[in-house]
Amino acid sequence: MLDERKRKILQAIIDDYVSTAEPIGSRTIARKYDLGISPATIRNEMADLELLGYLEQPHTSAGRIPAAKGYRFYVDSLMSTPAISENDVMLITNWYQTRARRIEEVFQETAKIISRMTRNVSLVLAPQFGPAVFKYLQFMPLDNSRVILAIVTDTGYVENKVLTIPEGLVFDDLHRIAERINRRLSGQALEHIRSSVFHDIRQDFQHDRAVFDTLLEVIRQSIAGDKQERLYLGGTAQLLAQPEYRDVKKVKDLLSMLEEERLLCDILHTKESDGVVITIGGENKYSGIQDCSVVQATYRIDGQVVGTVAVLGPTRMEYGKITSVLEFMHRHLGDILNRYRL
Amino acid sequence: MLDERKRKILQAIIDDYVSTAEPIGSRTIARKYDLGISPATIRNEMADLELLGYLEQPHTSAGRIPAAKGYRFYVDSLMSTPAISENDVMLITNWYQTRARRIEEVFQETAKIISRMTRNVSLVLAPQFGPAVFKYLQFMPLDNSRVILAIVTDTGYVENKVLTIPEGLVFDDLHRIAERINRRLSGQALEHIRSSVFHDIRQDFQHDRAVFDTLLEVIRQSIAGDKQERLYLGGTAQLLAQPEYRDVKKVKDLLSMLEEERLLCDILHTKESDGVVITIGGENKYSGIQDCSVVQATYRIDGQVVGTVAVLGPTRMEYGKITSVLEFMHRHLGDILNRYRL
DNA sequence: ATTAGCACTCTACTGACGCGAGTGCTAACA
DNA sequence: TGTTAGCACTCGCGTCAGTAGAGTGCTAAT
Repeated sequence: MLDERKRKILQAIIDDYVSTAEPIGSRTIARKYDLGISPATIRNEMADLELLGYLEQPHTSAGRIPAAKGYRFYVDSLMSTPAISENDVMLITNWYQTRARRIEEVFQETAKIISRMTRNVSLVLAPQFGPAVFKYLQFMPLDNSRVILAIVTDTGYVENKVLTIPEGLVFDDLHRIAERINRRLSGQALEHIRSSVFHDIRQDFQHDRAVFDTLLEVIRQSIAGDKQERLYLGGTAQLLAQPEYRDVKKVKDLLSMLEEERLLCDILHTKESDGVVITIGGENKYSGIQDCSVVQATYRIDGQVVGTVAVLGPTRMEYGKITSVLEFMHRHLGDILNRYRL
Repeated sequence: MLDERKRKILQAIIDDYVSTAEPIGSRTIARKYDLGISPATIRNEMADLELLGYLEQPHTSAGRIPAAKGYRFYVDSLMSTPAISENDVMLITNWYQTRARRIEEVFQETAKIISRMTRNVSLVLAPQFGPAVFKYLQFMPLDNSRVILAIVTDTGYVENKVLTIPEGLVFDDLHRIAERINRRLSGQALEHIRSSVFHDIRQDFQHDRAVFDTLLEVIRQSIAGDKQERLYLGGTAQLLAQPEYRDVKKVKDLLSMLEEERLLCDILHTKESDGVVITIGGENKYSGIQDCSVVQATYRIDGQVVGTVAVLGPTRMEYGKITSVLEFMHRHLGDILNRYRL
């Protein structure tokens, strides 16, 4: 464990480096931070800290910068995460009110807000409807040849699709078919509706097999479609402001990665837990972001964990501030979403 | 008007510059392109072309690069736009089939495909439902306290929202209310449904005013929401591969702009026309993209123009290829979307 | 244990220099 | 008169050496 003085020095280095992105030397610390010790002493301590793995040196005659282990210690033991200010809360509330009308806009706006407040790329994983329960499907007339198929789950989510009425059937036939399917499937969890169930029902449809099969395909697709959650990205341009991305190649690599929705979802999923989780540099499993850190938190609707909010950026980031912001979102996003009646 | 030889030289310069991004000199042209004239002659011609504004010189001892006027002449008179190859069509069809399940995914995939084929940023403006006609609204039961309100238009688009059943009403009451509203509004164009109409209907609801007002607000929002079209972006990372964006500051500016959905919509809207439209460099009104070109085309569903596909990139772009791709999308995107039954 | 002093190291910046690519001009040529 | 060869000139770019500055580690004094 580090003694008080080493902690103070480490904290000073990290705080300074986070804001300036420059390696920091003993003299600077002595000058800026009033620790009551001379640069020489600080040098000795810094040498120790480097030996212990908390700091590293870009080259011999440069100052020190925090190593991954240093950041880790910082977030675990040194960092303070004050709740965000009244003022910020007001701002946020205001943004939501003026910008977000539809549910997707709430997610999009959330991503924007987070990226704006943290000056980093933000990721918002919108609810996946995995645990949803099938309630019923219903046909709604559209015109002579077409109907709308709506699938309703207990969460109030409606998937809809326009279908052409098959040859030889009228609207009422579809209505009856729907009733039969509903009787069988109502109350089933979407994820449990599998081929076997369909197979059973299919027996009931000696004639109209073709219709049934079309329907079935649509339903299956709808279910599959819902499971695939949506990812909202915010503030990719913020990346460019960071000095670690002065090199265009790095930017390109990261940006390409950010376009891989699947991958990002995976990354966020591997670390689900209740509070704010911070993954620093090499702690990330995916090699493309080993010089990045991820701060993430889940949020709930009605007690159910439904999604994740996260911030992605270089390891040099304001962990305290970011944690505060995500802590807030973790607590309130559910309520905000509820107001939009998901 | 330019004589044959000048045209050939201009074409050679543009073709070469587009692929190499390097200023091109007289020697190189003489070597690479078999025009049967010596570098000295080419030099003279190039000097003329520069005087006429078709070319410019980054500095005295560099080769020439095309000026905006040069590109303009190129796209108007020199460029060939062969239809895209059988092979590409196959690839595209395949991509759609494997990747796109829901309608939004079709747009997203379209953006990706365009950016992949053109190696530039793509923009896809999804249908706005301005000209849609209100068909009916319908309540669907969800649980004891909540219902789903679905609003159906003649295009088969369904907007849905979960509502809490107001105190003192039961599902059947809502049903009756819906019927009354439908009788009045059915067949009206969404954009014509204005406060005045609502006002009329409101007379019918001596009691239940509160319910009616809530409903009304939801409907109004739904209508407003639909009008605001969605923009899909593809291949922002492609930008970074272009040598003109070797400078991070430029990337940042452009990327920030790409996050302004509104702005992009406006830019695309100002140049709507039936075929492929090309806007080069300074021809763009918005100052942020004056060193960029935009190639855009509208697409139709059932003969109605419903959206725009576009490519945005540095003025140095493969206008021919890009035009071919957008020409294809302009023709077929409507059909593809139709297959998904929008 | 702390600190002042000092030699040492390494980077970033600067200016000089030469190379190469390309031009414009002139004069010769068909 | 249009085309071409030759040539002097210009300019950007990469290389190289030299310098300034920041920071370190070590040693000796406090």
